[in-house]
Amino acid sequence: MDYRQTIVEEAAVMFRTYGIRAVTMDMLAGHLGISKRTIYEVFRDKDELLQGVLKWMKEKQAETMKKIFSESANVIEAIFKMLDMMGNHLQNMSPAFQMDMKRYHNEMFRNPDGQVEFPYSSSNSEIIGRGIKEGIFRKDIDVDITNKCLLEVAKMSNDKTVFPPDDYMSKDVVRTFYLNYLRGISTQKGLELINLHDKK
Amino acid sequence: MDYRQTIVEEAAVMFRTYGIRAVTMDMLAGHLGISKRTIYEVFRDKDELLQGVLKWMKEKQAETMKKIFSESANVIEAIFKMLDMMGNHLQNMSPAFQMDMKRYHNEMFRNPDGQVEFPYSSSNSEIIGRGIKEGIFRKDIDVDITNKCLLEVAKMSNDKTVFPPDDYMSKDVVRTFYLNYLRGISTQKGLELINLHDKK
DNA sequence: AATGAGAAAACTTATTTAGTTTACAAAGTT
DNA sequence: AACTTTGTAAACTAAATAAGTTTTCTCATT
Repeated sequence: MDYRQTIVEEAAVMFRTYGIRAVTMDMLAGHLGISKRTIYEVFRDKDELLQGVLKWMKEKQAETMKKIFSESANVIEAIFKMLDMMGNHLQNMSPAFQMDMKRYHNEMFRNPDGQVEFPYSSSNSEIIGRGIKEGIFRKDIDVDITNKCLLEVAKMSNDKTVFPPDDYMSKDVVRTFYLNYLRGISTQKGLELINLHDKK
Repeated sequence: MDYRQTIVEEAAVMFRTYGIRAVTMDMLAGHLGISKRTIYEVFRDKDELLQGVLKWMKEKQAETMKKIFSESANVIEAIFKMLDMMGNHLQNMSPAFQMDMKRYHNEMFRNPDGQVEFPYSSSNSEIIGRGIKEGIFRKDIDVDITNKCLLEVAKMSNDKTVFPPDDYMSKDVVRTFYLNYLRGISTQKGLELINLHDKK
């Protein structure tokens, strides 16, 4: 039987709720009702398990994003749904998880293999393209540069929220930051949509 | 200078956000900008610090309770405010904190000295008394027994939320449990008030 | 019967962290 | 100016904790 997926999913939940260091391999095994040995059969060590967990989280997020993106009437709606999701996500993520990521696993994110990526950082160019087509973003913006900028905003938000430097940046700050940047590249129609959604 | 209070308050915040074990004495000292030595000047060991923190939390809670109680138009309003407060409190409390409490400091709560008590468990009899006076709770209930029952409900809620046995009892469940018990001891007027507040 | 997959638990070893000790610096006091 | 106090900084020790390993046992499948 292939335990890999089961292990990853339970580990993901536990890491996110308790933090990484707080979850011992014995604990995880206990929760899964399997032996520790079996975990080590599938993952070389805890770091490899963590990588698996992060990769899976990223994939799941990407899926959700795609779903939101396809189910939304316009880009602005999609973005607000996205921000909501991110907010929930961050709220349910233990600060301990974030701290542990920062303390012990920063290297992973600087990893030259680039196996692990920042969540929420992909598919920005899609969003811009669609926004322009819908007449929500200005036609005269440089898609390439704007893409890079949005990536930076997202990355920075991640740095500050997933790895808070201790002066925690609340999700509201992130939200406002992101929204104001969006306003800057929007047409009149876009601005109206943003205002409409922002009220709720 | 007396650092005691400063230390307790910072420790309280850190314990609640990261969990107890995750917060090392070095970390705490670093956050406070003081030396670890100074902490040990005031507290014999980490356990004593934790006791100080819990005691302080309890006192702060008791104060807030008193304030809510005195500022409310009727008992039902007070209880709803109380439940709200408890909800927020639990939401901002790291599961790691709860886990650590359970794993390492259960003894404290069984402590014969009784220095540390369950939070939220006092002043129930006051509530009942006032409720009867206001015609919200039935006159025919046995104040003593009801008091014991409400204490049990509160204690159980604490057991399950502050020390979740892993099948986590959500604050909604606790809320519903508590409210339904209240309904059982309420007059018609009380029921109406409960329904009124519950809608929001 | 033989193989293999995993449980259970004891074990080793590395790391972490509580708690101590030392050396030192600034500030106030005599 | 010497002395005392109060605290910092950092190195240290010793205990505990948790990662990872090994062994033994069991049960299911071929």
